[in-house]
Amino acid sequence: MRYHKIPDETIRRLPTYLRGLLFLSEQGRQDVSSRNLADFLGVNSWQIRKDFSYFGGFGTPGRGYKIEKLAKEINKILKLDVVHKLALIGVGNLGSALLAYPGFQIYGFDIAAAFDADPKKIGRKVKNIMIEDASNLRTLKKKKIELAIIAVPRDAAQQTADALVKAGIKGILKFSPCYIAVPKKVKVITVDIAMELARLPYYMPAS
Amino acid sequence: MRYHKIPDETIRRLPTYLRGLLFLSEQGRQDVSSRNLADFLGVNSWQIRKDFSYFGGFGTPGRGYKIEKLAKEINKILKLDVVHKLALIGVGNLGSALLAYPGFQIYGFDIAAAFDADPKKIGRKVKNIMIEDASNLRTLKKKKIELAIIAVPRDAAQQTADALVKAGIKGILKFSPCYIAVPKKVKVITVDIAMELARLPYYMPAS
DNA sequence: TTTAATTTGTGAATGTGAACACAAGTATCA
DNA sequence: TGATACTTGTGTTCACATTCACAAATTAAA
Repeated sequence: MRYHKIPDETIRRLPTYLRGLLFLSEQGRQDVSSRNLADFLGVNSWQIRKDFSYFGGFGTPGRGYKIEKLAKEINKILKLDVVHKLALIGVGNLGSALLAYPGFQIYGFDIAAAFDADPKKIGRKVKNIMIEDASNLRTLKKKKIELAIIAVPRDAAQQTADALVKAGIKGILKFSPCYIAVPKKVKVITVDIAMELARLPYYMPAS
Repeated sequence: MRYHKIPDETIRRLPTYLRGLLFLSEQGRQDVSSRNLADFLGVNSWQIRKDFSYFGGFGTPGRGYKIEKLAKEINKILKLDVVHKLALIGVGNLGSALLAYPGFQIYGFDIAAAFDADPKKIGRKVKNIMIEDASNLRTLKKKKIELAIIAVPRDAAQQTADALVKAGIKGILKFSPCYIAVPKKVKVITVDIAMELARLPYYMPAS
């Protein structure tokens, strides 16, 4: 399978595997089998093995996987083997929560800049980061920041994205519930919280 | 196609369509074609028509769809035609942001109770909601709350889920980055923010 | 009424990913 | 060394989802 296109779904799962590996590593474990990891993460073991097989396989039959080595390999695949600086646009309720969110660290992300359009917020410091004027996004280029989180109201999302693209941003994590048009080379991942919630009632048994 | 199982992916897209319809309706529009809606949402028109066809189709050839009627139908499919009361467990940074999040309203969700384990938070009022002791989740049954949002730290997620299941909860939106075991009848949807971010670098062009 | 322009709904083809089963590699122990 | 147990990697099969293409329905205009 070495000469195959990597399925997007495989890429989507790799961060989960990484999280599991880091946890097991913290527990002091050195090795893990696909079965162990699968049970811990609530997935199937063959799915894990299949996913790894797209990259040639990282384990040893009869022994399993070396946790540290495997984590390093996945990090490399996902390009997480360097620290990525992030810009946060929109320091409202959600944005503030993201600034304080500890979960980004394990993947090597570092929110290095924050922006807002509200003059009352500009200049204030949150978590050691000075909130800058959202009309100054062009400074991101100088700061070598290539990833951004959009947490602005729906109506400001497109113009924010436009400014980010101009500033050379290459990837966007967007929480605003709307479509934004960007050049194809810029990857946008959307997290629409309310939308996720909205499909929950469908699966409820008719009481 | 009337006798077919509905694809999960179709269900996943319906809330998006709903959001688009509500927006267009606010603009004063009465009708919309699949093409119009698709362009607005950044999807394909045939995808929209195919999705609707699983339910028999809601439009008129040559005319398109009546926005209000279509929205009502989708609401019914997703069981969003009644107000759903929600419980929020974990009023930290993220939980507080969710309490203030305006996006839940358009789908008819109402956070009606909030819980936390921190004694300093219990008793405080946030957004007109009194924060209760997280060890009192059993009261949810009396309050007829069937959906819950878990926004607690990773290590508390499983025990929180266990308590929620005991309290008769039927669906869970979980932000904690971990696997939780629940009975099959309980639907769990996970939003793992850091994980979404973690697959962004992979798609960045090698600079 | 006829013609042209829209737009839906859907069968069929294509593409993609999940699930399976097992050969082959490795370790363990007698 | 031989037998047993374990675990990986992957070819194959199956299930599901996307995409296409077009007939049928409707509208608008000539």
